Amino acid sequence: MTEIEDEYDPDSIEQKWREQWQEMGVYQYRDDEERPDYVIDTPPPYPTGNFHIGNALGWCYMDFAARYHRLRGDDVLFPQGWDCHGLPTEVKVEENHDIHRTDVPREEFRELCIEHTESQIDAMYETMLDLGFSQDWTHEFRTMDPEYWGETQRSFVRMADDGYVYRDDHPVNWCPRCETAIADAEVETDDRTGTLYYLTFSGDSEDQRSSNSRTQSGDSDGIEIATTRPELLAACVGIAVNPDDERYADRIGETFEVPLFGQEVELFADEEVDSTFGTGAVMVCTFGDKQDVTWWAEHDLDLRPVITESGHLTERAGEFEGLGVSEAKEEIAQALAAADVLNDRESTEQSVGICWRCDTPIEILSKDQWFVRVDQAEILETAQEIEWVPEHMYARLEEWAEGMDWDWVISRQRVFATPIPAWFCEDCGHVHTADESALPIDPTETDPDHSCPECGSTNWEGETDVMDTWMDSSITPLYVTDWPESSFESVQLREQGHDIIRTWAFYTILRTTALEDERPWDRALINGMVFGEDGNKMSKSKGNFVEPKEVISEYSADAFRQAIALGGQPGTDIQFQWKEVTSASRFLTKVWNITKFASNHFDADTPSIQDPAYRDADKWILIRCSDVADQVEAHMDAYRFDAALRELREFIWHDLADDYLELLKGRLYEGRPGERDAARHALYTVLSASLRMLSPFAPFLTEEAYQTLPDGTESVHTEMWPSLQTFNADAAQRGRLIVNVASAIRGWKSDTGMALNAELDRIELYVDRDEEQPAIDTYDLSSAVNAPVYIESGRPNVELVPVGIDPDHSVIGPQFRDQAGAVVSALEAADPAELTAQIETNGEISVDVDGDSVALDPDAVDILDEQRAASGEEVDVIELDAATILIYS
RNA sequence: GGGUCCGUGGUCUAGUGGUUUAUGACGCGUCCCUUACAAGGACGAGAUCGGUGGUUCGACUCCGCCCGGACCCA
Repeated sequence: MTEIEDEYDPDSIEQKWREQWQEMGVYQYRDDEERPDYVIDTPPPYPTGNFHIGNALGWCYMDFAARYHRLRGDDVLFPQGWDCHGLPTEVKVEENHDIHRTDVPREEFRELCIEHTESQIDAMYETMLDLGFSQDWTHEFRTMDPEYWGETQRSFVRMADDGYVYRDDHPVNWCPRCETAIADAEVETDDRTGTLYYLTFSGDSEDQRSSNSRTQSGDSDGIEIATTRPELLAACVGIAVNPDDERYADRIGETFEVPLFGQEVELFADEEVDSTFGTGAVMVCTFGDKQDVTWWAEHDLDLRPVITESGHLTERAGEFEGLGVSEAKEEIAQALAAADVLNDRESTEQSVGICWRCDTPIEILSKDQWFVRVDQAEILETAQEIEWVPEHMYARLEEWAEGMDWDWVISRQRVFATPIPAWFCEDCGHVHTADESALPIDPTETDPDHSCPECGSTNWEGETDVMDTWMDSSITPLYVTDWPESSFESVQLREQGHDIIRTWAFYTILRTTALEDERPWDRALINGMVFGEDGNKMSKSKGNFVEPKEVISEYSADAFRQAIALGGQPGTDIQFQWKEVTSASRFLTKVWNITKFASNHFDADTPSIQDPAYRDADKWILIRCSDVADQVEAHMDAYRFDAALRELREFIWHDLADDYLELLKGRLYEGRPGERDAARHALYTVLSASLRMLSPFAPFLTEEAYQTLPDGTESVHTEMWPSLQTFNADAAQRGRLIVNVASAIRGWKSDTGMALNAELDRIELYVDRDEEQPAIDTYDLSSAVNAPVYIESGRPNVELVPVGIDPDHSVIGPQFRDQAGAVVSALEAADPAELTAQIETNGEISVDVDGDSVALDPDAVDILDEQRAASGEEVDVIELDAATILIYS
């Protein structure tokens, strides 16, 4: 129990606890056999040095879940990793040191990358602590550390042994700028306007059919094709048309000569050809796009690669050798025009595959690469075992998986990544993958400790290709659970954005299925994106960019976290709103003031008060708090953080502060010791419970507040979820009545311009209650409204004039079905006074509907009364559901 | 072109197993310094729940179509 500050100062308090929690180790995973595990497969972010608001959304969700599960008594492992490998770091290092990666030895270059990565991690780590995230930093991992990439290699070796990993010469997506293969998932499409060139391939003279050949652009025997990529003419190996295209029906099998380059190509039919595009005849190259690869394989065409790894034309392009793709496009077009075979050019909308890292248009090259076999059925079967939150996110994964037509190419021609643990025998060509016992190993530095099993040679050449970084990050659930020492069981939660379902989620499911035949996680919680206040993607140029740090320094991390939680339900995109931060900040102040008020009335013995003589108001707030705990628990279990926090705010602000505290003041300030004690104990119980329930959302404020309570433990974050004593329902109803009456009188005073503590002569409460039940407790009420309160039974001494009715559709609708409308009309047309009289004399209502007399139960209608004071009385009347209040002032 | 999600007061958001005075926040207006809090309290104005058909006794909620937006894919 500490002295409480007058004002809540988030800057100093958040800083203080940030450090203290680390020293106390409150977030450490205990590896306790007695408690259920709650393990989070935390995303290892790429160390960009900037932990942005989009990251923060996902981490807030994880932190809410982690903190909630600690309160529930789970042994929570919330680790943090870093996905270090990758091209951007290589590029940054090259820039910073003004070198090219080939200027220095591989090992030295790797060291520079590691050094750079570490500084980036530090910056992001600081923001994570600022935001109050509760990772267990003793479980931090970095994919660039040998103990991690050694496991990546182990997974590779095991998958190679099981036939999942193989090496093949197969067309792959290739980024000519990064000069590496990339996977389908790393290719994005960009819609742009390109040029469509119409050009004529001349016919082969031997195949001339002079009489019936149609005229195509002045060349009687040629064929006109349309292409956006004339630079690939040298790679042309065929021409395709749709089999139903009558223009070409009789020409299938004819051969043509490719202009400028002279190779002969044959016209074939394939249903995939869109006959409405261009001339309906399309040239097939090795390779212009994925469709070309399909045709090339299906129609057994030649391979004429013409693009180099750096995106230049090869010697096959003759005089155009060495030109870059875009230069070649223009120069070849000019040459075609000069040769009089370029008939036309027009602009066209096209979708271009681009590298997701650098936006460079990709090429498709055929190279020896390492692949991971993609078994769609197996992956989807596993994915279906996972609970997707929200559910529809599964559809994204399914659609992606079903659309995959190539295996996953995992080799990259880069440096800063996990080495592929393989060697080639220089004498016989045997490919050897490492033994597990040798891992981690860099094959460019170390050879196998044995000779070639095929030929006995010791001339090994280490593989210089490295792995796709998704090979690293797709084993995170395995790594954080100490695979392979511990047998793998699915972890409890994966949290990630929907933008990386096709990558991180997909690959992780693939890998744990392949390696352990197990789903990686029980549940996948998918977050949306964060937009700026104007509803657009945040971008510095649009001026709608907000950084977590900015919000923290202007308000607080606790306010930021709440704004994120309330931005929308998990899975939807969140629009960042400063006003949510403002209102969250006010709520923090409110909670602080409640705590400040309460702690003035607590002493060291408050928590241990025995058998407190609770009054109805106490029982009401305790029951209410217990209900709230149940509801918040249900929301948290369903990962509805928005609903959980809303529920808590309503309760703390309105029930606890506005209603309960106001009712309590009389007893706290002027009550006798026993009366005071009950009030203090109930208040203590409810406040303590509230702070604990709120702690996942506002960890700093709740910690500071919790420390001011008597009997506090080391931290609110090591406490348990509240479990409160309950009382019978009637006590709750009596309490609620008091609350409602007090609130109504407060409103009435305000309406009549009175001070809220104005004294009143007398309050009479007419309550319809069973004589057997305990009487209404007016003690707190009386002091709260500052008037003597009398409970009366029977009819108040006022005239009740029926003025209207309120038909209950939920009763009338199902009962009368298609007559319901007529019944309601009849009721509304009737005189309310007459209906009241019927109820009093007959116990039922009878109305005339289409000439028939219809009987209704009194439940079907509410009679609305208006009170009119008996003449001469100075009285105001307030009608509540459960009571009528007469105010004498 | 395919898939998914979404369209609720000025703004953002909740909601319904079908019948509600449709939630809350911010903003706006009026009143109030009442011994935790004016960074507060009381109250009020402001929404025909994107449009249109249908199913139904009844649709903001279910179904169809249309319009608009977002994301993923081709």
